[in-house]
Parts: sequence; C-alpha cells; structure tokens
Amino acid sequence: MSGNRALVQYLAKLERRGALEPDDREAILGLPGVHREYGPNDIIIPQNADATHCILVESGFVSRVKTLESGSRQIVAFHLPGDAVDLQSIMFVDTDHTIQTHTPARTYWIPHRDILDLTVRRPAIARSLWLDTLIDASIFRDWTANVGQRRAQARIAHLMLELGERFRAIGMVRDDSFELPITQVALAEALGLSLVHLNKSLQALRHEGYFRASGRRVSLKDVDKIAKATGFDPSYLHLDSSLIKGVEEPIPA
Amino acid sequence: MSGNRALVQYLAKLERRGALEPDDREAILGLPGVHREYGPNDIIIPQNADATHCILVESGFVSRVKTLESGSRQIVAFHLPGDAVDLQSIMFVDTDHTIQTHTPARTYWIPHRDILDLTVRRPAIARSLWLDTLIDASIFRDWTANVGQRRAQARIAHLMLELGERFRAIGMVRDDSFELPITQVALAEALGLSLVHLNKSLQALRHEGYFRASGRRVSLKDVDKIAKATGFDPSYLHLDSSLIKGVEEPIPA
DNA sequence: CGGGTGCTTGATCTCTATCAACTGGTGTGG
DNA sequence: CCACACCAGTTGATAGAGATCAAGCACCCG
Repeated sequence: MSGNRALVQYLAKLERRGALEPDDREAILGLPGVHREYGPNDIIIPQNADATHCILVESGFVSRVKTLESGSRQIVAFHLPGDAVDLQSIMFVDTDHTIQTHTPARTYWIPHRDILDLTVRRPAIARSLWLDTLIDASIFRDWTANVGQRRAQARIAHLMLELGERFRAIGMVRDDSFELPITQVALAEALGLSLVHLNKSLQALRHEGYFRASGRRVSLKDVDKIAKATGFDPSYLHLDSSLIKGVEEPIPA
Repeated sequence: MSGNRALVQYLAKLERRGALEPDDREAILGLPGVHREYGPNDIIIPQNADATHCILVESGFVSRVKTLESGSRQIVAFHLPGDAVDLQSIMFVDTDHTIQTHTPARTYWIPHRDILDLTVRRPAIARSLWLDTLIDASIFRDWTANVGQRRAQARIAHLMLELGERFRAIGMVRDDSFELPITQVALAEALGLSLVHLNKSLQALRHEGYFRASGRRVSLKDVDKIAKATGFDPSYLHLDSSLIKGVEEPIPA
C-alpha cells in the first residue's frame, strides 16, 4: 500500500492507542476520498451544513467554532495534522459548528458511507473510531473545566501544555518548542477571554518566565512547574495506550 | 421480556433516535447487571478510579464533576433517569471525574465486558452507543460555549432550557414546570459562577419574570422568548431522530 | 507608499468573586 | 418541648478580574 499520507497519519494516531490487525489496517488505508486544499482562515464546513464526509487533516491547523446568537465565537476544538475533524458528523444531519483553517491546510475527505460500512464489517475499527470520539469528548470536558474554573493565566498555560503535548505526539516539537500558528484573536476565542485581556495575560506569563514566544514559536519553560501550577495532567488526551483498556476477547458464542 | 426498568428506559432513549431491530432490542434488554441504591450527595465513582461497569440511572439526579488542583469543582454533565452515565469508561482505565448523586438514586451496573461483547456482535448496537457518546460530546461542546461566552443570566437561562427539554423528553415536565433537585452550590459549579453571584443572578431572572421557582420546582415563563434571548436551540441535544442520519444499508460485499 | 492585519497599550467600566454575616427551615437530642 | 446545630439560601459591602473603548505601533505585501 503506497499510502495516502492523511490516512497513514490517522492510522498511526489510532494505533498509538492500541494496535490493529493487518486486515483492519489495510481497510483503513484503503478508504477512498478526495484531497482538498485551503488557504488560511478558510471555512471548510459552515455551521448548519449537512456534512457528507469525514475530514482528515493532513497538514495545517484547523479549529471548530461555535458562533452564538450574540455573534461571539467559541472555539471548541483545535485539530492538528493526523486528526479526524468531523467524525461526529457521520451521525448528524446538521453541523452545529463551523470548521475553519488558521493556516494553509490540506485535507482528505472520506464519504460517511465508506466509514460506516467499515464499522459494520469490522468491529475493531468501530471500536477504534468510537474510542477516538470518546477521547474527543474527554478533551471537551477538560476544556469546560478549564474555561469554567481557571483564571486567565492558568487557563492559558493549561491550553498551551495541551497543545504542546499534542504537537509532541506527532513529532512537531523541536528544541522544546512548537509552532502555534494562530492569532491572539483565535486564542482568545478558544479560552473565553477578550483579546485585550488575553494579550496582557500572555505578557504577564512571559514576564514571569513561564514561556517564551518568538514569532509564533512557543517554548514552554519548565513544563513540570507549569503543569503542577495549573494542574495539567495529560492523561485526558490519551496520546498513548497506557490508560486505555486492552481489547478483551469477546465472550465466545 | 419482563423488563428491568433501567434497561427499558435506556432502550427507549436510544430508540427515540432511531428504531432498532427486535433482536437488538432483546439483546439490550437482556444485559446483565446489578442494582445499587444511593442517598443524596453520595459518590458513585470517585475520580481516578478504575471503572469496570457502565451505569444507567434509573431514578434520581446524578452529575459528573471534575475537581481541579485548586480544589474548585466543575460539573461537566447532569444525568437524568434513562441516561447512561459512564459509557466512556468502557475504554478508559482511569475515570477523570467523580460521579455523584444529588438526590437518592437507583442505578443499574452493567459490566463493560457484556456491553463490548454486544457491540462486537451487533453493529446496530455499536452504532447506537456510539451515537449516544457523540451526543454527549455535542452537549459538552455546548457547555463549553455556554460557560466561555455567555454572561451569568443568559448562561443560567440556557442551562435551564436544556434541563427543561431533557426533563420533558422523559415525561418529567408537568404544567410547564419541573423539579430541579440540586442546590445552588451545584448549579454554580455547573455554570462556572460563584454561589453568591449565581444567587443574585437567579433573583434577577425571577424578578424580570423569566421564571418562577417554588421550592425546587422551576417553571420557565415564555420559553420561546428566553430561547431567543439566549440563543437556545435544542437540536444539539438530539432528543429525537429528526436530525440524525438514517441507517444506510451497508455496501454489499 | 498606502492599507491591511495582528499585536500592544492605557483608561475606564462592569461583571463577578470574595468576605462576612444573617435568616429560615429542618432535624436531632436532651 | 426547647436548645442547638446545620444547611440552603439570602444579603450587603468591597475588591478584583476581565471586558470594553479607543488609539497607536509594527510588519508585511501589493
């Protein structure tokens, strides 16, 4: 299998959480689809659309945004290369949020039908995709707690640590730093803070030596200290299999 | 099938979103398990435990709470009778939050193994449970946006409308009012507000005639007006099948 | 060079948190 | 039956976090 890069990355992500059988692996790598390219700040799927495909991020930085009646926006998730952005749309007629890029991005669109078909035929894949959405939900819970309970500086630091770990998992951390290719407006929308207050809090964090930023490259100083101060424990991200239950043999018929 | 009440309720909930075949229905109603009873404010599963069972709520009001390093608590979900509280634990070794009661409650504990076994044998059930967790995630996203973007009064009203709709779906709304059996402390923890501020905002909402409360019975006045003001659209709750994609025939082999 | 975008700054306002006290109801035990 | 404790809810005063308003700056790009 020559291997479409998006599928290879996504499969790798799934397998970090638990190995698959060769047949299942092949089945995933064989998923049909089309590539689409976007510029920065493009809308991939608007709110209230009827999605017919799942989208894998091959490169670029993508987010999901809910726009409220007041016009204010809440980013509810960030997606890095190798993520499936729109797995939940497989069951829903209407998308309840917009999917948009922050950078130029390359995506791979897989028809829902082909994914559903795989899950019907291959329980291990069904399980693996279900797990993917459960981890998504785990991250949403963490975000709710972060936004609901922590004050600005800790809230920012917590998100930075999350992104740091996720970038690390896909090999995009070098010299303890990573590229965070989003504007402060977007960061503020993710954190439930105003732009101005975010900006000042970021400066305070830099001033106190918690991290440095040059351009859009972020380097976290003394991750352990920040993690302790903000109560960051990466286990909710489930980046590896250590906290995921093994596959048990089904009870024989 | 005589029918264990918890399973009957849960099945009914699943089927509101799409009918199941008789065989699948029987299989769900046949799930083994044990009942457990709790008093108010009991802990059902503590944070960082290793859950081995999924829990259905048969009666009572239950929530999931994340306790942060600072000691502050964020309620990330409420669960009503007929809900599966702990479906996500089926894949995870560690629970990342506490499950606790607010009222006396009766639950039904189903071993993970039996549920996993069903999903392996019966794709339609796998699909239905996956859908249940996707809807959970949809609600988490909504909570994040609610806590992140709305100010106190609208935030409270939005949650009230959510709970109203969910109580209505299980037939627990009478005379346009429902019993909300939680303290203001718990409400504040769900909304990311301080107790004092919650209390005053509640009074303001009552004063402005948005709703009445006698004891713990809440009646929302002019739901449509509140819904409009707070941008409440119940579709994210997916209480019926109207926005859920139908089951497509798998592609023949 | 002009204009756009993203970042920064200062001033002001207002929500919301915090602190502290008090009420009313319920329940328990002497 | 009263005294007491306890809990949920309420209130007022004060402080502080964060939002809003309004400019200004720097960089990039056509």
